[in-house]
Amino acid sequence: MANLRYSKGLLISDTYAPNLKWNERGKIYIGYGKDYFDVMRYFNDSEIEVKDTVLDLLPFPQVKEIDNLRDYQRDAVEKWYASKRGVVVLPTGAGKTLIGLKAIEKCRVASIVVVPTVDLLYQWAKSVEEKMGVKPGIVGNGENQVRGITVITYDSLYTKAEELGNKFGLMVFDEVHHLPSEGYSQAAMLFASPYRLGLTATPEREDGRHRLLPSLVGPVVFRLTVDKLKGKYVSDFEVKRIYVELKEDEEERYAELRGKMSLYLKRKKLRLSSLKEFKRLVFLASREKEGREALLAWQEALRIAVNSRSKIDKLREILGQTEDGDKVIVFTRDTFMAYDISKEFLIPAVTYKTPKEEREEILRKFKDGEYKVIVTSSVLDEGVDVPDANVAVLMAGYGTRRQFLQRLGRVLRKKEGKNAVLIELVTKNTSDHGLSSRRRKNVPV
DNA sequence: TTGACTCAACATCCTTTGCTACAA
DNA sequence: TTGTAGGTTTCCATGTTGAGTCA
Repeated sequence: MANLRYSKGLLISDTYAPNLKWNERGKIYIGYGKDYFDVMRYFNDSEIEVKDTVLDLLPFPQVKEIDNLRDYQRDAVEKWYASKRGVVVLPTGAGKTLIGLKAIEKCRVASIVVVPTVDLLYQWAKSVEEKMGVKPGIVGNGENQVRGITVITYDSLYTKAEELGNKFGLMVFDEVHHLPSEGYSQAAMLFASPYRLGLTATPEREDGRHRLLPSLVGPVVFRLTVDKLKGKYVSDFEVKRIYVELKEDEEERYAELRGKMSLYLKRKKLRLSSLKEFKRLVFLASREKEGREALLAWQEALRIAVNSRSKIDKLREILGQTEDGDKVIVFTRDTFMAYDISKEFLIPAVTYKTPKEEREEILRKFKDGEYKVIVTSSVLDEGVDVPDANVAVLMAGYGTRRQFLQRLGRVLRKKEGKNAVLIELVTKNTSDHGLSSRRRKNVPV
């Protein structure tokens, strides 16, 4: 007979199982909470009788049944339910929340929903209340009520892991691509919850840590791309790319800065052919003056490329051609550009510096149609409830697929009559071109 | 309760077209 | 001649957020 128990994020066993390590001092086997599922499966498969006191679940409340799922949502839930572990990948606006709620309802076990922002904390809480008819617990943003269904932020998950780690049978990770980062993944490892569901539009990460997802949550069990939903469930859309050229003075400065950087790289025999080599440059920048200057030159050159004044001219043209009823969101890469555009065109800007109340007011007026155009840096990319728009103008951005798809998602909510359009402005013969092709790589649009 | 502030954590950061020494 | 490896780190800057602290 094996004895398996839980203490402060760890599994403790007197009998061997894979994933558990022998601890000489305590004369016991120890593992992470997350391995509970595999350890139990091993004991069951090996027909080892086990006294299991790991989970101490909170009672699950009486909930309303969730119906009105779209066919692909039902399909996603079924695929996940077969193993009760795994990641569902769906584009922004395709209704991931409903899939999470349906999973909770089907499992009928105490559940914890993990979200990256306070905005999402309350959005989820509202959905649970409306669709399931129960008030969920909320942990985060200064609140701390734990219930049979609880919504929590990733940051609070970390501090509460030892206390709550064996209270929930199911964990739902919203925007699960955040989970593999160093701190958050530690928190997830301390939880013993055997059932796990991850929701995201883009699981892949620039740092490659998405490789941890199968062990933290499970494999991708369902994936649907935007083009499959186009027209029926999300707006019909088109992506336009408009190329511009640097102004003469910008071109001169750009060449000067790139030259300065190249010279240094040549001297150091660096080629910047990979992220690793780029990190090497960052390292050198912390050690020697020339390195720092080279990196600063690279940064300034990039800023010139992505923020060329030609793009402002083009934006003027685009805004001049919009029709009645169009709603436009202009996306930039940095706050300078957002504020420059705001001043130039007299349109409201939303950045991380915008106070919460002011941000809410701008978004409300945009929703009501009082504002037709707003400009934003990257605050509205994720985790914020942004009113629908039908035109997105990408002045500049990162070279990541994720940001591109998130921004596209901002114009995809189905609206009658209006087709959506995403216009990307790209500066020719500069690193902006490279960023643009990188972010569109493997994007089915 | 709120507001202002600080701090820590997370994310991005690259693609060339070009080197150079050495082993097979 | 042709092909391939070559040296490998806690962080230049900026953007963004949640939590904690203190008045």
